[in-house]
Amino acid sequence: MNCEYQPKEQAIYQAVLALFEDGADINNITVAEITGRAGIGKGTAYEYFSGKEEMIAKAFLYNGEVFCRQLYEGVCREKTLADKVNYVLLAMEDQITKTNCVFRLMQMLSENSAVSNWIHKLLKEKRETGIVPAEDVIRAALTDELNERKMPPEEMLTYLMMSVYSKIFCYGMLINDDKYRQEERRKRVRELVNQSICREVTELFELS
Amino acid sequence: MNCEYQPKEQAIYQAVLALFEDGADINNITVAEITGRAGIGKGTAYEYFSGKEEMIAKAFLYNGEVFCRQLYEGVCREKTLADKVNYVLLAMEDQITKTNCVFRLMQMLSENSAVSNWIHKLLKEKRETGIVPAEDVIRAALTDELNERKMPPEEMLTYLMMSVYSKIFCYGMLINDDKYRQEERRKRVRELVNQSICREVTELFELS
Amino acid sequence: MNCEYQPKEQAIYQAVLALFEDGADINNITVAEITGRAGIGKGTAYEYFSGKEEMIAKAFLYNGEVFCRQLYEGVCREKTLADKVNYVLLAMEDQITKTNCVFRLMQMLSENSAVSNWIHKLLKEKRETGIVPAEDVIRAALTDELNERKMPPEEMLTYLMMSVYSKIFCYGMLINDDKYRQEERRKRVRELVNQSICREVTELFELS
Amino acid sequence: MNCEYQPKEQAIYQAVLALFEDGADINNITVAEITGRAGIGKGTAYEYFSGKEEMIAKAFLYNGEVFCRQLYEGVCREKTLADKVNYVLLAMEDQITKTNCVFRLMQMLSENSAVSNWIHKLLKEKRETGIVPAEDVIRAALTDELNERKMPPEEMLTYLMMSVYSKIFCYGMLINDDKYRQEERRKRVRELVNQSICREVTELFELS
DNA sequence: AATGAATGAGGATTCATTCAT
DNA sequence: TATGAATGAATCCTCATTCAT
Repeated sequence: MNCEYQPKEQAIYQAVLALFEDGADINNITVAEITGRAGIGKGTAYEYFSGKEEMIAKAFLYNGEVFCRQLYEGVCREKTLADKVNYVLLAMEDQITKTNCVFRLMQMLSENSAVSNWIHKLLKEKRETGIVPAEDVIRAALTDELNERKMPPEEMLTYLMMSVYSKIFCYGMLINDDKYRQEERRKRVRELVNQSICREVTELFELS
Repeated sequence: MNCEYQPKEQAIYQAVLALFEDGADINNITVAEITGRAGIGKGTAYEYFSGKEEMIAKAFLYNGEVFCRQLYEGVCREKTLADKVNYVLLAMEDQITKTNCVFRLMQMLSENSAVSNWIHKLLKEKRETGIVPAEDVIRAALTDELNERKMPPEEMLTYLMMSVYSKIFCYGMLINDDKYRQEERRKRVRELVNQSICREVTELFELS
Repeated sequence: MNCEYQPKEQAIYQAVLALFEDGADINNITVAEITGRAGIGKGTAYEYFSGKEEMIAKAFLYNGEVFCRQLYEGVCREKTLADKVNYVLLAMEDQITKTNCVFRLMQMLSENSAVSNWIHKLLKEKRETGIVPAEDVIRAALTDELNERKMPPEEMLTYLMMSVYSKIFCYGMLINDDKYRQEERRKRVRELVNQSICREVTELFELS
Repeated sequence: MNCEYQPKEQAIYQAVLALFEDGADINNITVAEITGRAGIGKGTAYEYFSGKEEMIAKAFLYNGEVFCRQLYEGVCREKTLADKVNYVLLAMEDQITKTNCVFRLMQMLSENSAVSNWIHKLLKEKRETGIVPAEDVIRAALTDELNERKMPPEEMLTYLMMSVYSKIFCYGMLINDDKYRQEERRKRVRELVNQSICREVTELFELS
């Protein structure tokens, strides 16, 4: 599923992500910075990518994939919905406080830049290939509910996903807020968000 | 509160926003495009702003202010919490389908670019001056609840705001989805989001 | 007819031609060299031209026009066909020993490069505007013959022009040959070429 | 005289010529294109040539040699001067309409580029080795005249060659002209050029 | 001998900013 | 005050050449 990344390709990804983590502005990263950080020649990058935008887009998607795979495994390991959600929230917290790349990727989905055009294009291709990690995670989180087969109508599911996504997003914003720097408060919020998500999910499936 | 915008200054704002509405990538807008659209000379822009970043940042904040004032007035006009929330959601929908500028502004708050640095700097200044339009709207929406004076703890209020914000944000994303192009479906979702917000608000204030 | 060249535009033309005269390889001239020689900023060149190729193409066409105008005036001044032809040959000799730009322009007409594409495009435009300096010269040289109205068929005229052109071209190549460095020999060849051209012309018009 | 071309070396030559025939701009051909077309590795080319320029220069000289040998044989086969000249013109026509390489080679002789420097260098070497194919052809065409031993002065011969060359060149330009696309007209011009050349040759030798 | 991955020098082009008018 | 011509720093990308395999 993953080992098909060539070394230099992966070096580029890691360089882009490292630069981002160091606070670089994605829209002003230079190819020289990327290749310098990756420890390869500038020309080499162009053996693997058609341009700077592709490098950045793929780097963030790469990160997204790795993250989703981690989430997927974690979610599968946990038993209850609450534990699954908790695992996701904790992983998100980790991501956000450390790199924030996933957050930025989600943001780019609604931007209109060369990089985000690449992201959309690549996602479309992936979707056609059948690989959609983010949705896999959600499906894995809802196995129990989905197995009972009282399926709610499709647009309700879309709404649910958006809603859950927004709660996680909200959680992400909160832990970025100064008021929630302490683990104590974070925990309380995490529980609130968790309950809120679980309730929404169960209600939806009970109703239908 | 507002009329202190000079004509050329405002022309710049409108030009930036118009370019954005036309699908321009904010990070690649050029000063030439802005001033050309504003119908003024390139040098003139530098009489009012210290650089491109400031123009863009202020343009989006200007738009945010105008939008918030509109929201504020609408929210004050409505009677019940549900109607107030509904007004906000409808205004958001309008914004998003037409210009999306407010959405982009919110995004920029969590970016790390020259423009967003300006935004943070300007917001900080405004906060110090005591003008925080977005919070005014929320306060106006919650007049009844807040008047009852059973104030919940401060970090809960932060949580509430984030939660409400994320729901509105979620609603914004949803109506960008093709599946929700029809007014019929939109209405259903709007009601769902509305209920969800109202319930969260009332619960919080009842509990406390 | 001519004064419509802007100063910086003309500076570029002269810089390109000067570089060529200094022995630069047209296909490897850099924009930095051109603008450096022209004494203007690199960016300024792009205010007047869309790219390097356009600069070079227009520079050579500019030179061609200036040269043709000179030829035209000289040819009009002279009385007999032989004197007219002699004037052209002397002017060519001057051009070739000094700058060789006209020669290079003719060569580029049968190349297939970005510059020559520009030249063809520009020539086509000029032809549509009715300005064809080179043909004006030939027409001026043949006034007497053409006035007698015993017009030969059109493709014969084309042939004549090509033939005359090739003789002049041939003369141009000859005087590039070391053997013809001395004015003595040059004169002899010039007379030969002149006779050859005059004979061809008169024969064609007598025959028809 | 010739069979000493190694397979890979010849593959390079043919690749360069093929690219040129396909309309490539010689000054922008890349080594990758050449070796790709030749079906060999990029590094391999550098086992046989010191650089790109040498590849191109030698490719065109190779083509020139092949063409001259063909001309030489044809000219030797024909009996009269007119037939010899006609053979040359027909061969030229073939070359020009098909590949135009010979034309380009002649052009490069008066250019000032890295490739043409190589050509000059190589031609000088060949001349020292005594191999001058183009002049062999002319000598073969003029066997009868030269045998009569009424040799004109040397610079007259130079002039004659240039003149003949210019006529052939003129013919080449003509058949590139749209007006001369039809074989009918081409034939007429070919005859004209042929007569013109023969007359010039015989006159020169008679005079002397 | 043959290869092609890796390189980085080099060059075209863009565009924010200045400043003389 | 308003301008926009002029600038050149900054950056992407290409491609000839090398060299380890």
